[in-house]
Amino acid sequence: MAAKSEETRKKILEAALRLFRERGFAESTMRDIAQEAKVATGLAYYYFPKKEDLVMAFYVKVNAEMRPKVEAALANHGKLEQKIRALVYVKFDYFGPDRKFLGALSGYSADPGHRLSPFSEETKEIREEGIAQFRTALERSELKVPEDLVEAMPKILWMYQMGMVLFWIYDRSEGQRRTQLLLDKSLGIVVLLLKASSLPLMRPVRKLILDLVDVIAGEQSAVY
Amino acid sequence: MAAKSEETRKKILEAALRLFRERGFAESTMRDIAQEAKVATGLAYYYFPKKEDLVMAFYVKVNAEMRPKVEAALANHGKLEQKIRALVYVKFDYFGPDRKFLGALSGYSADPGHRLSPFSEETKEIREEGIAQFRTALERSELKVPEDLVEAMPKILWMYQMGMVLFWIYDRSEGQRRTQLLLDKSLGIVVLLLKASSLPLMRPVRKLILDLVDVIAGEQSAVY
DNA sequence: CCTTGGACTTGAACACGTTCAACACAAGGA
DNA sequence: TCCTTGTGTTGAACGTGTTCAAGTCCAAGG
Repeated sequence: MAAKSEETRKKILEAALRLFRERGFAESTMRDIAQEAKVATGLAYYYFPKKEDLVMAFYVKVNAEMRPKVEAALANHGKLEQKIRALVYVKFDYFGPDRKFLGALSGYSADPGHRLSPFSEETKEIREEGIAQFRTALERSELKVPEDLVEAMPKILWMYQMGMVLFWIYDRSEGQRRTQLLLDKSLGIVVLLLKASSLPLMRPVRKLILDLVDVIAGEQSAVY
Repeated sequence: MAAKSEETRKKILEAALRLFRERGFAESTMRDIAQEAKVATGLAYYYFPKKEDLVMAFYVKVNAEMRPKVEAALANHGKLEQKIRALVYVKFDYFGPDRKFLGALSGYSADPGHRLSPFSEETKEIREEGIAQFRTALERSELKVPEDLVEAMPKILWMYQMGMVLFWIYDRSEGQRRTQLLLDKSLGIVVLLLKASSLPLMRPVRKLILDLVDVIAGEQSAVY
């Protein structure tokens, strides 16, 4: 019966996350994890072919658990700035207990070829969902987004969020006060820039930025 | 005699770089490296306590070898834009043959806690040298840098360079054409922004940016 | 010439991610 | 009831980074 199998999988994942939190990623052996879950080492590999897959499962799990709070954040009646801030805070809240162990992983973050990278193929679904959150935030905001930016702007905001999260992960200041500071100082500018971008005068600038985004995103854009 | 020891060290490092280039970093075993250098495995560890240390040695080596070309780039009589471009090209030229194997490493690049990260304590010396290159470029340029930006601006340019290099490492387009494109499109803007920044009107903006740089750099700045 | 101390060198051993051949077991068909 | 099939499960074994106890070598002092 499939239920039994699901049970086992869950048992292993939970054991893994428990150990990751307690000791960190590198410090938790697959043997430890299997033992903690009271199964043989090989079984852990049956369900999670790579140690990394446990992390992927963690991403997916947290992403799902976050969803209601994200909804709430988007229902926020404040201005765009409020919504963005709320979105970022949801991430901080949910990743909070795991900040330390995330730090151990985030080496991968820059490498789009690595499965665990937020830019990888494997994390695409989660990434798209994250981008969609900002699309919604924009739609529900007072901001009138110019046609040519409709697609790029959510991506840009998502990148901004990733930057904040990355900074937060490495922020060793007490209570991550420095991240607070950075968010406070930067968010205003970001929103200001977004607003300014819709001025007719900014059209050439927009074009330029879109070109850059295209090149970076790697799609075969018009520039080719 | 110290010379003999130096000889051995060099032999091992060269074997390592040879294999790294041929097969990649992960694919080159410490045992392979030792064998290629015709020494025992343990000896490789005597000179390079971690496999990563071989990479550090590579950084240092290339950095030293690049120095004359950097001088030449800075002697360039063109405008600031030319100098910056020349500096970036020196890096591309020297890292060119190793682009692939650098890709295998650059997972570490985002993690300032990792020794191989360009932001780590261990790479500080190389980093400072890199920043100094841009300081010189600015000094020798037509640009009049406002007093309050004198310190930050070279850092900002260095970051820009790191961004380009990172992009280049992952750029799978033929001949890294996309990096070309990105450089062409972005460099103009960067220089334009630098110039604009010295307008008196920009003072508040400068203050803001400097605050941000401070927070990011993590020095206990006035904002605390 | 012998001894000694320290730099240099060796290869076996260890831990950990990962693989795999073998076994257990439940469910369905004969 | 026994066999078959496929999903679960086991633990030993392999490769790789790394450590380490045990040498080897050589220059300097006796």
